[in-house]
Amino acid sequence: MVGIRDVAEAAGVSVSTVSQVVTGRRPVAAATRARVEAAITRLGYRAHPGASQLRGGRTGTIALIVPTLENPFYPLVAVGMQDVLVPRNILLTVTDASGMDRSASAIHRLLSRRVDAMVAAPFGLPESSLAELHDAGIPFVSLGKAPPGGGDFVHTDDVSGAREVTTHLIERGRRRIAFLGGEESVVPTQQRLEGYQAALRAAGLPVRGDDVVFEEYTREGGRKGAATLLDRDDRPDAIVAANDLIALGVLDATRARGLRVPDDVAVTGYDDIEAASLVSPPLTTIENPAREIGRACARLLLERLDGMVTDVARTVALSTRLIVRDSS
Amino acid sequence: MVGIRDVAEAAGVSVSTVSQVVTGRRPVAAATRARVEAAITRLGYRAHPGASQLRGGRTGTIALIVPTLENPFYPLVAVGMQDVLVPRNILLTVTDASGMDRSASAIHRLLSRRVDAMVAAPFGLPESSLAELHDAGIPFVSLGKAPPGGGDFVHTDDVSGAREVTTHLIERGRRRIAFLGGEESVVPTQQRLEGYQAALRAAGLPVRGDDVVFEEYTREGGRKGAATLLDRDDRPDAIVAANDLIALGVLDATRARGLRVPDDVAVTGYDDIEAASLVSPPLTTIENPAREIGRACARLLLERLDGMVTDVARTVALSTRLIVRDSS
DNA sequence: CTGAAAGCGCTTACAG
DNA sequence: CTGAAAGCGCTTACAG
Repeated sequence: MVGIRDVAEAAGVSVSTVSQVVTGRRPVAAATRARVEAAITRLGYRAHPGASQLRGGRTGTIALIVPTLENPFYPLVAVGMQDVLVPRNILLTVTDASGMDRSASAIHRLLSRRVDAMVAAPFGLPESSLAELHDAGIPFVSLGKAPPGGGDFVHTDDVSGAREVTTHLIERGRRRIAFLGGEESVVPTQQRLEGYQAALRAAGLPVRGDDVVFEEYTREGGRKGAATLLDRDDRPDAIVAANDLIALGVLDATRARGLRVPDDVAVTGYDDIEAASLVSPPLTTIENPAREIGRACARLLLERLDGMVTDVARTVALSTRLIVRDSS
Repeated sequence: MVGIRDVAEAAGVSVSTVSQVVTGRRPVAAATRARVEAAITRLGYRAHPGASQLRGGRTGTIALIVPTLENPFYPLVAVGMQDVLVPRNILLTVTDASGMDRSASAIHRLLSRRVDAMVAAPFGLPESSLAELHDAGIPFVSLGKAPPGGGDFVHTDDVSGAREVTTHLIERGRRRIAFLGGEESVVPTQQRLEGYQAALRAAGLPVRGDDVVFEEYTREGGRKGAATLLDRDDRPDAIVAANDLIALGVLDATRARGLRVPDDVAVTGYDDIEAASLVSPPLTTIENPAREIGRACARLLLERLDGMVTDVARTVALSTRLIVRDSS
């Protein structure tokens, strides 16, 4: 293993000087720098991250915690973060919290590893984890939900997205529009519900409690919720699903019942995952810019790490886009 | 920041003893251990990973490099690795190599970070990177392709999978079966091609060079390849696509030409990504156990890190499964 | 612009 | 079974 001392010797300078060249934290004469750099290349020197960390403080690692990697939305968030982090030579570690007993333990684990900053979708996180996160004092960006104690926060405007897709259904002549959400406790669900209701009200349509059903954010949840909505005497003529996976489940249910989409019932999704355009009929949905979301998260974090921002909590709201396909 | 010294003081022991309790590398009297553990809990002590690393050697981080995270196969590999690594408190860092100029730089970057071990799909990797990897002397598992210099290797039996799906088409009465691959240079392509040819030969069918086309492993690649195959006078009555994304592109092409699937042409995929069951008609394909693959990779790595295995290169071949749907 | 020296928080021989 | 001390490979005041 070649260390900083070997480089210093080879270049005929002190270890301090080598360190300055490597970190760039102090000006070094051009000639000296050149000699040091030559030695580094020749010897194949790489700084030992543990040692730098011990003195310098940072690990150069940022963590992302997602509810699941099986929803293709989240890998894309990771890709967006990498877009920003790789040029800065910061490592990204992604944790699928569903694999852990709960994401609380993921946070604890990551904090023990001294990650420099963290992004997490804090759905269902216990207070104690949020507190632990806060005590750690590292930059944190919340994904999709305003952090309880305040703090940086990236989301898409779910209210407006859901309003847009619901309004689209109204314009197409639908009058009895149901809402099929994922977990009710989760903020995006609440916001999408709010947008849906706002659109109904704006059109002078009644907002009926029994037209709103909550299940899980999965295809199976969509099947179950659709069963509730479709097996009634007065079934709705449209279903606004709170994400694409749910909408896919709704399509399964319509197929099983011999209902035609959109003739008998229109169906819309949310996110625009790849499957949305593949299913039959292709799904009308709201594009949720996952990769952009990832980029925004990483940028917020870096600005804090660089000390360019302090105190003020910032919110980045990314806009969505209605994508009309054949299901509506 | 509470350090090992604070714990030692609080428990009335030496720092060595605290270290032994934390690492478990030396027996400690039960009573002493209890006092130390109490102090650790009370003070909220966490070992500093940089310091441990500096002395102990390992970073507790394992890297996975994938060609892309947009193919849902790869996030699942990551999830499988986490299944094994999380209980061992090892961090996984996932790199999407498409975001980097090339995966060569990803390897260099990760090696500089002193990851303990690495998994990579070495498609298109330059010799120099493989050499760098070898020089680093860390455990390495190759994904889907035998590493040129020999070494651990996890894959599914692509030859047998492709033979199985091709045989299935023959049994359904197809006689003129084309193969549409991704990049020709890549080993899975070659193996799937081999399986396809073996099935034809076994059935006494001719193996025709012009029935084999190579494009990219994307939906767009499938569209282009299908155009080549379908716009001929004597078009095939079935297309074996080398992965599901390609098959989805083939379906696009059939739709654009008004061809019925499977009546006019049967189409099969490979991998069984979620979209395969969603597209219309649902795709006959070969299930590729991504999560199991991830688990196998992590296990191989851990066995090396634990020193349970030395020298011998090991190969794990996971079996595939034919899934018959409506496209064939 | 550069160097000598202290020290970051641990682990690990070494000694008892 | 436990402790005192050296040292891992860096960075950073401090001094010149």
